[in-house]
Amino acid sequence: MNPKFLISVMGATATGKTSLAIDLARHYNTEIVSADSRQFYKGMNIGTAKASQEELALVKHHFIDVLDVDQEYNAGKFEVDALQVLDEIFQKNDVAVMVGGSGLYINAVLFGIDPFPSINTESRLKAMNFYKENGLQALRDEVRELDPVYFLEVDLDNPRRLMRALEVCYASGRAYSSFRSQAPQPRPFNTIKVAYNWDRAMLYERINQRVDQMIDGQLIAEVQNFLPHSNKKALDTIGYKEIFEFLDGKIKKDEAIELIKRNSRRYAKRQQTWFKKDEEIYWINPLARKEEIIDFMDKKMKPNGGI
RNA sequence: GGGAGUGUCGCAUAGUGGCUAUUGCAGCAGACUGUAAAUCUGUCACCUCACGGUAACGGUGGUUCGAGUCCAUCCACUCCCA
Repeated sequence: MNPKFLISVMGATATGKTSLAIDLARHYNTEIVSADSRQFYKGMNIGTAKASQEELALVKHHFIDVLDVDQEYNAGKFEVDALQVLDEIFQKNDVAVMVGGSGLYINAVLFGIDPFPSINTESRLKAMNFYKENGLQALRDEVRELDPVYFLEVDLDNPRRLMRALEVCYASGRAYSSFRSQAPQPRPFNTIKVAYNWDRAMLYERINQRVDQMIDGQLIAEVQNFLPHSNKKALDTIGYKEIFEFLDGKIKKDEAIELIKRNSRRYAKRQQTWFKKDEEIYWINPLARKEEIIDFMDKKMKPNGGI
């Protein structure tokens, strides 16, 4: 049996991932696994810069439009689901393409994420209410009490992390840290990671332009459809939350647009921080031709791995 | 020509004469194993890896033990009256 390769197209928002992934998938006559935590959702199209209907028709995409906005999902489920899909793709093809900018979700597929117990609503609410009623310091104390090990590692300023630990403790009756091994899981495929290395200023310019295009492309109408769901987690998303504010009359349209640009830039910055750490990523020139990139891939997939 | 006002780190802003000059934005750097487009942190005059040091509130003088803050004057800009 031939070795299997997963080409993972990563990088910040607006770097051109979608188009590159499609070209690669077409060339290898394979399918795409999307690792984008917002493109899972039906109807979130313009604001997430989802591939167009025409593009989606060119290549089979997985994990696009698979959830309604009131459905919850997480990186752990994604690991399981994505591995299964990859397994199916590798039954008929030696190459698969994954594309996305959600670092945690990508890592879940590539390295695995430790199995945690599922959290019942009660435990989640208990953790949330504990923070709401007692404040940050008490939240820290509670974590120190229930999981002294994690207390030493966790970001004590980040209520989200603290609440997460607590809900696991509450739901399982065990320390959150006892579930963490952080050991990379073996995968039945090789991974080639690539990302475009845009100059920061140029990337920001692309982001600004793309936001303007989204507005022209009826983003506001799209967001309007979700008004009844504005409190859902899926809609706590750049491009949506700002438009909700505008539709609520809290800010002007121009302000909303500027905020979307600003928040997208910040988001891109965070993504870059995340991906910068990954020393296995091949950073490719944004001006490189697709044929050159495919050449590069072919070499990497040869038995000697491009040596 | 007369009168009024403003001038604080890229932009915007705070600053009863008293010690380390606010805060926001932009920028930069970072954390992050189930909300991740989320959440959180640092930095942001100059020198230094750091401890720390040196400056600085348009310019210059002055009052004062002490001035971003008071006074004088000059410069720049804004507004009003001519």
